[in-house]
Amino acid sequence: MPVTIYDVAREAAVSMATVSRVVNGNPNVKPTTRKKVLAAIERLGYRPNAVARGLASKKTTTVGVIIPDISSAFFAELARGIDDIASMYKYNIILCDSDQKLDKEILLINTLLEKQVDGIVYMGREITDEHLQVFNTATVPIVLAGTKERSEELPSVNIDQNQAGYDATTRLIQGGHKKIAMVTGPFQDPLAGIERFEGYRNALRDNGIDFRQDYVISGKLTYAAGLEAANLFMSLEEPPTAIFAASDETAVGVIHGIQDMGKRVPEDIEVVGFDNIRLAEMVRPRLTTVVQPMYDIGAVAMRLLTKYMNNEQVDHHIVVLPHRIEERQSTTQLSEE
Amino acid sequence: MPVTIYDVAREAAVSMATVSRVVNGNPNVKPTTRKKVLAAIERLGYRPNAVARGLASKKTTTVGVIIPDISSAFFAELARGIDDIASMYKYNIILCDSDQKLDKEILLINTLLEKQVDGIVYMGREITDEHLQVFNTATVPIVLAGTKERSEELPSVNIDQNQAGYDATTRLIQGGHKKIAMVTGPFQDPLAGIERFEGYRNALRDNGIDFRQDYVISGKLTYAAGLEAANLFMSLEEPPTAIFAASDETAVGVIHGIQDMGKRVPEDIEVVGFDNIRLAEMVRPRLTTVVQPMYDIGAVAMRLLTKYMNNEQVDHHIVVLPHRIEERQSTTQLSEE
DNA sequence: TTGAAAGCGCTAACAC
DNA sequence: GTGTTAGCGCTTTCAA
Repeated sequence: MPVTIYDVAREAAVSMATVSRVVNGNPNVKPTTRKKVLAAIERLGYRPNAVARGLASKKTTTVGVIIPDISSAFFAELARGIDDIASMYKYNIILCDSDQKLDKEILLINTLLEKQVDGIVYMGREITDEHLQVFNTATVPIVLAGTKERSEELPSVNIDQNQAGYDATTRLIQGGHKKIAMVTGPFQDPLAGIERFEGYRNALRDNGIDFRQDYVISGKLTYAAGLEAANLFMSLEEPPTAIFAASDETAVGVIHGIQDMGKRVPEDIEVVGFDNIRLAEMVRPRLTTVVQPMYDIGAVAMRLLTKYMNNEQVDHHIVVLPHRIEERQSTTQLSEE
Repeated sequence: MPVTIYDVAREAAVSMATVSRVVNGNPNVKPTTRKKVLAAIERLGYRPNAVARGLASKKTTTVGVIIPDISSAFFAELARGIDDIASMYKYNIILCDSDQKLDKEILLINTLLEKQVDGIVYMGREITDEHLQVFNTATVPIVLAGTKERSEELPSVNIDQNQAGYDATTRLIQGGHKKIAMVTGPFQDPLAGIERFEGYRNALRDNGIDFRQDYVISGKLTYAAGLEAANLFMSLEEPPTAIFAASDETAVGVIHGIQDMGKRVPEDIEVVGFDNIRLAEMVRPRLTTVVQPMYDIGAVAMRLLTKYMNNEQVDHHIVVLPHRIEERQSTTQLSEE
């Protein structure tokens, strides 16, 4: 039923090979022939079959993307960066939500590999041995974006989470605070759960501030968790005067929790968030936060993948992008500068 | 290099056809044979090539999804619904950001068709004749999600945008307001720009309230636009006492704009938003808004598409999902009930 | 500059 | 139950 390359060949009175050359922009075609073929394509409404092409050429110009949750502001922004660069390099993306479930992740990787994607961008919590095992069966490159991998064998793009946690905490210490609490991710989460938390603890230690267990709450980094954390902290005998939340959504929850109790941010309590999703500007006071270049993490990861797919030289397979702190109104301005 | 079905056949001492049967769960295989084949597959680490299968079977178990912007909370939620149902039916998704650009949309549709997707879910502003033309060249089903199409020929899933705008406005009128302003989308946008606005105007008319041009601002529905709109409205000689914003993000901007001027929501001015993205609960006061079942729109669209792909009977190709108003604190409670 | 022909890895009759 | 075989629509040598 549909028009094939053979139909075009017949219509243009040339061979399939010539049609193929024209379609693929091969310069070794006489202009008149090219014109003839193009006309036939137009006349017949020919649309090349990419599946057949993929089988013959062993390239699909499609990459797989595994993402924990596309409806999260953070990952959606990463995805946007990935997609933009992919589109720039003429790749399409097979997007797979993994829900952070290990078995679903493994299944998805296998499915993507079966579909003969030319490469994979993986986003997730952590790379386990099981992941590594499946990745090893792949003959195509894989790049991690915003994902922890201890062995540092796989190419990856990230920020220095530990340092970022350290910096956020230090910022609060510079503001004169000694009673600094933190809302961190689940301790199973190597990035938002552990690394940022360790940065926090190191900053306290380096500034001679005792670590207090009751100043730390670990759990899902939701808005509700921030609300609740604020309540808990404020009901302490000696409530903190500053709170560092490991996600913006949680930080906004913290701010609202504080405000709901009649306290003020930053006058009574200062708050610092993490990520710099757009929400950070949609709260009063606007949120001071650690800027993670989300779009860039995605974009750079995809760019890196294109290099691998084209067998280009790659200098550093581990890319650490810079982070910084965006000063807004949930902290008071530092006086000394 | 990679293991093919032929290698497995040889290893298991059966024919390719038998291997194919085992892989595809065809029951016409003796259990002992099946075991033998499975063992060979395991031993060789065979992974079926979905591209070859697609070429032979003319099915790719992949659907294309065109989306204006995956980093928008609204569309990300739709995408999530689409992906969940797709995954449930064992389909993968090729996700394409269109940026609402007509030529990119057309290009993407063609690319998806070349890649032999089994169907397409399209999200966008409006279906033009040019869209229709390309869609007509497709031999696979296409379903629109949250997208306006006048002819009502194409299957689609949406809410009644006009009625929703009407309801939101009516809610404000019931609150005793006569001076009701609206921030609406660009007038080129048939959904957020025109339909909701017409609902607003009809509600005013039906309640004997004169329409005032200076109570309407049309433009991009961003947070900043809301901020700005609030400023404009408040600087009017006779400022409105209620504002209906055609998106939650804009509504939150309106709220903050009002608060920044020292006025209070809802005491001085009431605000109603649209969509019910998660942001609506992350603002003080929490936002009263028109609930669009975003996830469901995506999920139902995908479900509908599976029916078409399986040649199942479809009763209504135009699905209109219910909307409702979620009462929160940016409006005062209605007294009469 | 062009054409012929051999696959790419699999499915789906059809025959046994 | 199982095997044989002819494609699916294209790319890619290799010759001409």
